[in-house]
Amino acid sequence: MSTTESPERRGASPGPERSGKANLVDVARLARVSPATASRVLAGRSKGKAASHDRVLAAAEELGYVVNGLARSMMGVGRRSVAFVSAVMVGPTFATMAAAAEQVVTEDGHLFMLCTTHGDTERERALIESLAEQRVGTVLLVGSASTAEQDEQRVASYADSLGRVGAQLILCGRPPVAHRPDIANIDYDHTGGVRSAVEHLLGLGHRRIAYVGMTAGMSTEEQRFRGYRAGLDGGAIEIDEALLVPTENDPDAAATAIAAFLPEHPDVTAFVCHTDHIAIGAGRSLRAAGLSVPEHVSVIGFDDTPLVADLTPALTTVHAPFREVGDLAGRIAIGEPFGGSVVLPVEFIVRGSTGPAPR
Amino acid sequence: MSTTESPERRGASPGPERSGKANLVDVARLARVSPATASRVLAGRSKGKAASHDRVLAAAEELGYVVNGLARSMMGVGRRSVAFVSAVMVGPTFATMAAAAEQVVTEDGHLFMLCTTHGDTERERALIESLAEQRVGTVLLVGSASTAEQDEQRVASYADSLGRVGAQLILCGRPPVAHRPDIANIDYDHTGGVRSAVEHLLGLGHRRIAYVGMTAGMSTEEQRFRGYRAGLDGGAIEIDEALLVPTENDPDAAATAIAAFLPEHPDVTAFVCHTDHIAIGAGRSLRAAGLSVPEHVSVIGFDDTPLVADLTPALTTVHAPFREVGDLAGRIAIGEPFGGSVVLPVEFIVRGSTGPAPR
DNA sequence: TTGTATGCGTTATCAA
DNA sequence: TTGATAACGCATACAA
Repeated sequence: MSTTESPERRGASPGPERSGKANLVDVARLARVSPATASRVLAGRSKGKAASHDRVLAAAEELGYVVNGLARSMMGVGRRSVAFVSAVMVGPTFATMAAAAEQVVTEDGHLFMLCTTHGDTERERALIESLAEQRVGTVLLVGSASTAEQDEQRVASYADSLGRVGAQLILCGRPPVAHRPDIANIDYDHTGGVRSAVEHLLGLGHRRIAYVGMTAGMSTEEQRFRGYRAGLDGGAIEIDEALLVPTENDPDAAATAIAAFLPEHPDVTAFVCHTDHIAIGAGRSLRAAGLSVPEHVSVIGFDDTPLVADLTPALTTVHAPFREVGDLAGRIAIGEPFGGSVVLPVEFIVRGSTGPAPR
Repeated sequence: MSTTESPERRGASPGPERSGKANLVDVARLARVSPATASRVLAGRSKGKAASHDRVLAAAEELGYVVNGLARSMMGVGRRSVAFVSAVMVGPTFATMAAAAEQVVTEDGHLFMLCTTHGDTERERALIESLAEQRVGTVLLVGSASTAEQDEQRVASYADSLGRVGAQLILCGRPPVAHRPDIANIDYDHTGGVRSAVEHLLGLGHRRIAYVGMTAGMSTEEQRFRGYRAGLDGGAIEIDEALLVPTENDPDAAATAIAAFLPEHPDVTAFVCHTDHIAIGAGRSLRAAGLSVPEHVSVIGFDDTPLVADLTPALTTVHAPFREVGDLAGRIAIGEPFGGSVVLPVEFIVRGSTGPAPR
């Protein structure tokens, strides 16, 4: 008898259940075979011919045996897991990306888990550490990144920690880490998207174009704002600092910011917004101020969030390839070879919230 | 020497990495202490006085040691995990619930994972099985459930499987399983919400009120449709089968269904929709048909999805307590005692899409 | 405080 | 095909 015979010894534990009611040895004993044989049968590594085969299956059924995946994993077999790590869970932007990645990953038989950091660096660090401890297969680190140098080093250290346990790190929707071409990276063209928006407005005769949203600190902010500058440059228009409306990425905050901005700048005819969320807040403020879109002012968002096509007027925006990013990330996670870094194109979508500049 | 000395033996594995580069024994050896001592120091179960303490820490640092959480879990210590299982990931309804649960669970030091079934029963079964194998602590099964009897038995079998590995099952946003009061259950008042909607319309003078969405097959559908019937009953209005507009829960499908329905029923003045998504599709169709909301027809949704307050007109809807459900589920998952079954109230929110019935 | 020995549940190896 | 035995990496009871 290789193990103790009293099941009562198993008490309540603080962590995961130490064991199920029945283990492999119990099953083997009931089936009058060795644990090795039971293992083979249960894992389908047996021809299924012998009578013992059926006895094992019956015993497992009778005992309600559930294989311990933790023990299996310790032997280096079993399913790998992929973790999707982002700042927030709510919101259709990341959800679309996560859904696409999940589709690919689970179809290949792996476990997909979604974790959030709430924008808290320490929480992010602790989470990655936990995932490494749990021997995660791949971590998808998603969304805007702080552009501070120490943050870049922190991400590099994630890659190292994960690498030590044989896991890979894939950066999604954020720029690559400098001097670390080994860290896989999938981003999309934030700058080009906003630049297209500005060019569209210039073509419609707009000259006083405001930018709504943060312009520095996070990678997404800086990349998109760069598109605004590039667009203006292309039109030979000098940037006017007074036309920058900083606001958090939230409709209410944006509405407040625009409401304060409007009285001072009656000559502005267009608002390029950092996100759809901000554009929605802007739209609210504009309407409240008696300005109609797009007759008096034009508004452009970014992301192409599902419902924005149903707003009145429908929002002109930049469609971000969330689905494509998630899909590609999922494929890399399950082993598809990948060059290291890629920037996916975005699509500028003209709807009803933009029109000719009023004279 | 208790373990083999050649690290090279560790090859590539199909499953999770069999081990990190360094294990506890390696650290202990470098620090010239026993594995037991190293374990104590690393787990913070040591006073931290002796010189060996520092040597262990230094050795762990030098080797890039990452504790194997799988092995820890096998000992019955370590963090528990909570899995949120729903049909879909995209969409702000479940995302809100998931975010609330995640908040509570991770704050208590546990791992939170989100998994989706894509509405596929077999996938759901396999997923729950996987989670049981991984010794998950709690499974939150979320969203509408098939009302077929075999499906109810299937859910009961989940509870049994999970129970065998010491995990608990919590049903969220779906009705309890008959004769299984041991399965925790958190639902909200679908029926009452729709009933309020109908009563509101009756009060505004509407008499020909259509119901848009499925009416049977899934629990949410049946519960909400029951509210429609109850509301009509209360107003002493007989139900007219011709006013039922079946459609999938999707704006495009709903728009198509309504477009086909309208010409035949010009006398209908109000549409009660199974979800906001459907209401949005209905709105599109109505507008396309030259009908204005709420002057000609009234529309009511269900869920109170974030953006619907920004539509024109803002959507009258039933606010579902997603946050509260998620929060409560999270608290139960981390050990808060719970009676077994609860139905949370909803809130009927009147906005711009409903008005007096035209004469 | 530290070390020794053992168990956790599984799979792999190798001999029968 | 089957079985005994040895890993896997960690924690802990017990002895020193």
